[in-house]
Order: sequence, then C-alpha cells, then structure tokens
Amino acid sequence: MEKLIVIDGNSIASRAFYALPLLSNSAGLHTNAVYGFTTMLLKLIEEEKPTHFLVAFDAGKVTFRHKDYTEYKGGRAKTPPELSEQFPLIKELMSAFGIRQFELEGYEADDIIGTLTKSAEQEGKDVLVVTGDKDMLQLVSDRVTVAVTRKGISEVDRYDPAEIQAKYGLVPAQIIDLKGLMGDSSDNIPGIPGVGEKTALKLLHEYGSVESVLEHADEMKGKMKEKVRDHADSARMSKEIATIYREVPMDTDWSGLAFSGFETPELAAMFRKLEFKSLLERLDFSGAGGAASSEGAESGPAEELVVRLVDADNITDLIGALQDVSALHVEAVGDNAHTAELVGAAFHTLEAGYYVPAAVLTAPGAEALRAWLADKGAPKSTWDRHRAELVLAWNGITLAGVTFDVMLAAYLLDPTESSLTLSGIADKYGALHVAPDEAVFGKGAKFRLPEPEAVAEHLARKADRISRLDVSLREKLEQADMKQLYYELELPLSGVLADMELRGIKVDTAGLKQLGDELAVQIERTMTEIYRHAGMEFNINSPKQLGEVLFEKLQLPVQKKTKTGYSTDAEVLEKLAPYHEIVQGILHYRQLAKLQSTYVEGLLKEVRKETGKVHTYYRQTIAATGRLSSQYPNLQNIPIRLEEGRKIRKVFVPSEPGWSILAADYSQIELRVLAHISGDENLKEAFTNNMDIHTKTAMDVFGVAESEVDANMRRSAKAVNFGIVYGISDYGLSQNLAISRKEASQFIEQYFAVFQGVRQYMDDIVKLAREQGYVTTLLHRRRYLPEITASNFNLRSFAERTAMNTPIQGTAADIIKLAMVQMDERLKAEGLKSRMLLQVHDELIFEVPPDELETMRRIVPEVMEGALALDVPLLAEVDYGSNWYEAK
DNA sequence: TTGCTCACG
DNA sequence: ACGTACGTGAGCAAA
Repeated sequence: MEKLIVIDGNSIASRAFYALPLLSNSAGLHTNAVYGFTTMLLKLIEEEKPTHFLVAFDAGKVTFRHKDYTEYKGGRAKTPPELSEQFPLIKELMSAFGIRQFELEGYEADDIIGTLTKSAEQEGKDVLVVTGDKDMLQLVSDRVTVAVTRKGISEVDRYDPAEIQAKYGLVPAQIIDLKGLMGDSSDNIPGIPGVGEKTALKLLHEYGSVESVLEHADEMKGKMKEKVRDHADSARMSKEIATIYREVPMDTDWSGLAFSGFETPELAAMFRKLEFKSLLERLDFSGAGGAASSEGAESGPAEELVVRLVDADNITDLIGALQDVSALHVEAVGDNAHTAELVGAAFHTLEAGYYVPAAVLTAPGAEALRAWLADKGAPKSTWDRHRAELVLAWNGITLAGVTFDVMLAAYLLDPTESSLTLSGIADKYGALHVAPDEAVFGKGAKFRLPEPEAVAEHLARKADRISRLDVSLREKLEQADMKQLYYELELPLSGVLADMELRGIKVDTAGLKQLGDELAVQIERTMTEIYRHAGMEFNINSPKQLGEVLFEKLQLPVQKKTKTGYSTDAEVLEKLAPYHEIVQGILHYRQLAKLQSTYVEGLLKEVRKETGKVHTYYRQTIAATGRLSSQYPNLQNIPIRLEEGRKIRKVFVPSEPGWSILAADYSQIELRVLAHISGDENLKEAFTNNMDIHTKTAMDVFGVAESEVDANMRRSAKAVNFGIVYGISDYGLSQNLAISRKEASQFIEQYFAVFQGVRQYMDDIVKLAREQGYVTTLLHRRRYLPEITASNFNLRSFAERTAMNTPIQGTAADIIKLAMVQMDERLKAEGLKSRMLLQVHDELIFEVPPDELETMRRIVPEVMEGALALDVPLLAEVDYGSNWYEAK
C-alpha cells in the first residue's frame, strides 16, 4: 500500500524551534529546530512507514496572497535569525534522509500541499499531511489525513473527516468559513471582529457558510446583526485568504517522491556535524540502509571485514602476521581495570582481524604473541592503553610499544566529550560506525557475553576503527598544536600511571580496623544522644527524616531548601547550632559516619587480601581541566583538614620494613601559574621574593604594613585569592566569607586595583574565549566553552568563570604531570629503588628506602621545581615519615 | 538512577 | 534582575 507523507516544512520547523530550548553544537551552530524536525521525521518513519515522502517549504517574500491583501501575515513577528539560519541545515538534512523537498517562488507550502493532495485524491492514494497549522484541516478527506502538532512537536492530533465532525460539527470544506468568520490573528486575517470560535461555529451550524451567514444577516439580532453587516467584506476576503490554492503549476507525479532507507553515511555525517550523539547511537549506520536495528549488534550487509577466531591450533597464523598488526583492542568486563575480567584481545591487520579469547591469550602456545605485546620495538595503537596495560598485567602479560592511543587523543581534542567511547569517537570523527558496547554486551542486569563469534566480530571491528582513527586523530592533534602535549606528556604519563597503580600502596589493615572500632563506639554514643534530644529514633543518614525531626518536630527555623525538601547540610546545621543541642550532635555524627563508611569500611573493601595493598585507578580522561581523577578507592580525598580524619593517613605505610613515606607538594602552584600567565608584576614580585602570598595580598588589599596584618585580614585575603583562581564573583566571595555582597565587591575592587595585571588577564581571557570558542593551558591543552556566548545569564557566567579558571588549574595539572614523567625517568636513570605511589593534584607521594632518603629529599623538589620554567620560581616542600600522616 | 552530603586539591 | 565560587569520587537514601 502506497502512502505519502507531506510535511509543512516552515510550520514544523518553527514549532520545533519554539518548543525546544536553543541548543547549539560546539561550533556555535543553533540546532534546536533541526533536532526537533529530525525526531519528528524519525517518529513518522517508524510509525507510519511511508513509501513516499515530501517536505514543502514557503518560497519568496511575496506570495500571491499579498497582492490581494497587503496586510497578510503583517502582524507576525519577524523570523528570528536563530531560526532562519537553521533552514539551510534542515534542507541539507532532508537530502541526507533521501527525502525530496519542494518550494516554488510565490507560493506557500500550504498551496503546494493542497495541490499535491488534490491530485493524490484523484488517483485514490493515501496522504498524511503534517503541520502545525489548523488551517490545513480544510484539506482533510477520506484519502487525506492531517496531523497537527499539539503542544511542542512530539504529540500530534490526527484529523480525518469524522474527527472534524466530532470536534467542530463541520465538514472539512467549512474550515475556511470558520476562518472567514473568526479570522486568525497570527496571520493577520481579520474575520469579523468580536466573533471568536464559539460564535463562528454557532453561525456555521445554523447557516453553513460565510455567504449564507451574510445573506441571513437580517434575521440576526442587535449587535450581531450590526457586526455581520458592517464586516461582510472583511469576512468574504478572510475566507478567500484562508482558502488554500490547489492549482499550483507543478509536477504532481509521485514517482519522484519514493522513500526507501535513510540510514546512509550522508545522514551519519550530518548527525555528526550537528552533534546529535543520541541519534547516532540510536540508529544503525553500519549497514547500507535497512531499518533502525534494535539489536544494535552489527547486522545487515556491513563493510568487508575478515574475522579470524584464534585458537590453539591456528595461532601460528596470527603469530606469522604480527609484523602487520597496527592496532589492537583489549576487552575486559568491569569498571575497575585492576579487577576487570579479561575477555580477549583483537588484532587488526589490513588483511584480517584476529580475535584471541582470554583463555588462548594466557595459555601455553601464545608465548610469541605475548612477547610481541611486550616488545617495545613493536609499534601498536590502542583504545585506552592505560586500562589495557593494567588488565593484561593482572593476567601476567606485559604491554609495551604503544605509540598511539586513540582515547587519549580524543580526550585532548575535547576533554569535555560526553561519550568518550570508541563508538562515539568513531562517529564523531567520521570513521565507520561501530556498535556501542552496550548494544553487543547489554548493560546492568542484562549484561551477557554473546557467543565467541559475535565477540570476535565486534572486537575485530573495534580494532579496525582504532587503526582508522589513529590516522585522522594524529593529524587533528597536530592541527591543534598538541603534538608535544600528547607524545611527550600524556602518552608517556599513561605508562607511568599504570606502573604506580600496579605497585599500589600498603595499608595497615589492623590499624584501620582498630580505628573503625573506636569510631563505632563514638558513633553509638553520639546516636544515643541525638535520639535523646529528638525524643525518638530515626535514620540520621536520611536527609528527609532528619529534616522532619529538625524542622517539624523540633520547629527549628528553616534556613534553606533543596528541590526535594529541607536542606540539612553543614552550613545550615552551623546556623542552627545555637537553637538546639541536637545540632552539634548531628554535625559530630556526620563527621564520624563519613569516616567510618567511606574511609574505614570503604577502604577496607578495596584492600587486596593477598598483598594488603590498595591499587587506585587513576583516570586520565575524565577531568575537563586536565587533572587526574582517582577511583577504587579514591586516594585523592583522604581526610587532612580535621585531626580526627587526618588520622586515617596513619594507615598508609611503606610496603617494606624500614622504608619511609615521602611527600612533596607544590606551594601555591595555582597562584604562581596565575602570576606567570597574567604577567602581573606585583604578583610576580611577591613570589620572586618568596613572600607569604596571603599576607602579601592582605597588605595590598587593606593597605597596611606586614606587622599590621591580623589573622582575620589574612583569612579574608586567602579567600580572595581562592576566588581569583576560581573566576571571582562578589556573590561567591560574600558566601565564603559570610559578608555582604557589597563588602565582597569592595574587596575584589581593591584586589584588582593593586593586581592590575590579573584584572587584565581576566578580561582578556574571557574575550579570547568568546572569540575562539576555547581556552588553553601553557602546554596547549584545550577546553571548549560553547556557552560563553549563551544569552542565558547563568550559563554564560559559568562559562566565563571556567574561562578564567581552566588555564590556571589546567596549567598546574600540566606541570605536575610533567614532573611525574620526569620523576619516573630520573628514578630509572639513577637506578633508585624508591617508588612513586600517588599524585594528589599538587603533591606526589613516594616510598623510599632508608639509604635513599637524603637523595630523594634533594631530587624530588628539584624535579618538581624544574618541571617547567615560569617567570616565577616554583616551590616544592618535602617531608617524610613512617606513614603518610607523618609525612606532613 | 538521582539527589544530597561531604571528603580532597 | 538574573543566582555561583573551580575541579573531582563515594556512600547513603529513596525512588
């Protein structure tokens, strides 16, 4: 059965535009109307399964209607540029979908549609018209259904003759009479003033048409009679204008409108350009056409891909081809690379993809393959080399010789990439599609490894994509001037990290358990006290229950609300402390409970029974600024600020008796970086003279001598310095210091008066971000800030603060990463047994044998301070002890 | 899963 | 006038 869908292009585009927030891609192109249009198309294709398709657009500024009625559409607001710039995209999109579009100078889309539906009717074919305009209901017939968008674009009301009868009591042809009487303010059609839908319908039910209503004007009473008589011409003209012209001189032959598959490479490319990531994931672009695949796995006629499943008998084939392997992919199940279960590895050559299951990879017979993996001189590309190295290492296999890692490259090219998956990156950079892992393996409870052939196919395809992306991303890194950052910093660092993590850090589990026991006693005591004050028992961990106790039962004054109820965070509780004794108990309980659950119980769960060590997993591709992050366990947030928590550090001990823990941290690295990149003379001078920066700031901001700076002034100055680094706002500073906004604003003004270079930097960097769309660090690390041009104040302000902060935080990250790579080289070069264990953003932790202590106390600060030459000196302070707590 | 809270730099 | 400090991860409660 043939079925034609005709879309009123202008109408649907503007509906979509106003229904969706003003989305834009990273290039700043607005895409909301395009996106809405696309989702509507996909829905129509799926639900209606049309055999033919057409989108009609208005063309030209003057249509024949204007000749008769110059005011036509006069009241309509001008199309906003954010919408008109999307029309070319929509038209491009239609081509990519393989959908014909049509427009004709001097005619509106309505008329084209009217003409087409008329001919379809005559030929006895079915048409569905999709529009946002109810005027089109006049086209409805037994053959023609009109779908009108309702509230946004996702929902439509479908009208056939019966529906129009039910809703209006009219036949479709009477819709124009309805318009003639009631008019349409959006098109500036007057109708009869004072006649709305209700009156118009009443009149039509009685008289049937505009003409008949006018003829019978004399039968009417009072006001109505007057109105109809006075505006008879207006009504006649309005009806005429509302009537869709169905005789447009055009080809009404359907055969050119045939619609078949749409999942073409062109459409995939279009989606990538528009950054419609979810749609790229949802649709199956791997085959040449066909319907959207719900299976997700590769299906249909895919590209040529020879896949060989390797077993003990044929492994020599792969071994013989190893010199041709350019890329490999190691697959493992589990988020934590240290515990993930190895599935297998795929090896890509131009001739074939080889898949080696874990059992074969680790068994006797694969020695030559493992030797190749460990061969530094055998170059290979990977996706997430860091993870692969860890997974293989835990399976007794060494990985070396990785010369390019696609994931790391994709991260540098856009560190805020929301789907840093091979599938997502392949789509983004125009490599052939590969199904997302969830589509092959399922996720959550539905996770299941399919049969080996399917795994082989998927992993071989991944290895293929890695080798393709290798080529294109190398070039992109060069274009972005990030070659050095990549090859000399990030790529070597990934190996350094893997080494650190594999070594792990020893935990004194007995000491930790004892700490837990002591906490348990205190927690019990504190709970009892809280229940006594509350007069009831409840779950203190539940913000909901706690809120009810504090603000309903005890009637304490509500300070702040969250979107789900009362806020009970520490800031609120501090304010409530004077009102009721229970509050202090709750604060204490929170502190103890955090230590117990996160740092005692949580840490104990991560300790390996066999070695008594924890092996954190540093993530190199998470933070937008270039920092590392740490998981399983997170060793970058071990307590230090409060003494009770700081004791946790006592359980981190050297792995060998007699050794020490040595810690070195950069002093004020971010403010030193700021001094360098802003070039502020005053700030540079402060660091060159190695002054206490907060005291110096206090002296300048408050205009006092060093001897006059009291603790409070220094505290304020410190907060101002933090604020500067974060991208200052008076509100933020006022919150932090609990002062008025006005006072905060004065502080900031004073600061900028004496650090004028800093003010200049802040102004310049925001301007630069607006101009080029991104900011960079000293080592050319990049972060895009598309929202810097947003009209929404919040979004824009956030982007502006980020523009100020990212070069500072990011450059500090660059520097310590450099220090890590250099430190690793230095330890090897000097043949030291000392080991680098941890990085905590501005500090490095080592374990050191006694005979190397003096050397390390000298070398570590030397390397850290010399990692990168700035206009101000870098300073690293070092200390050591028998555990992390003592190394302060 | 999402939201809240809190640990760190 | 708008409502926020920048960057992370983990545990718990409540859907």
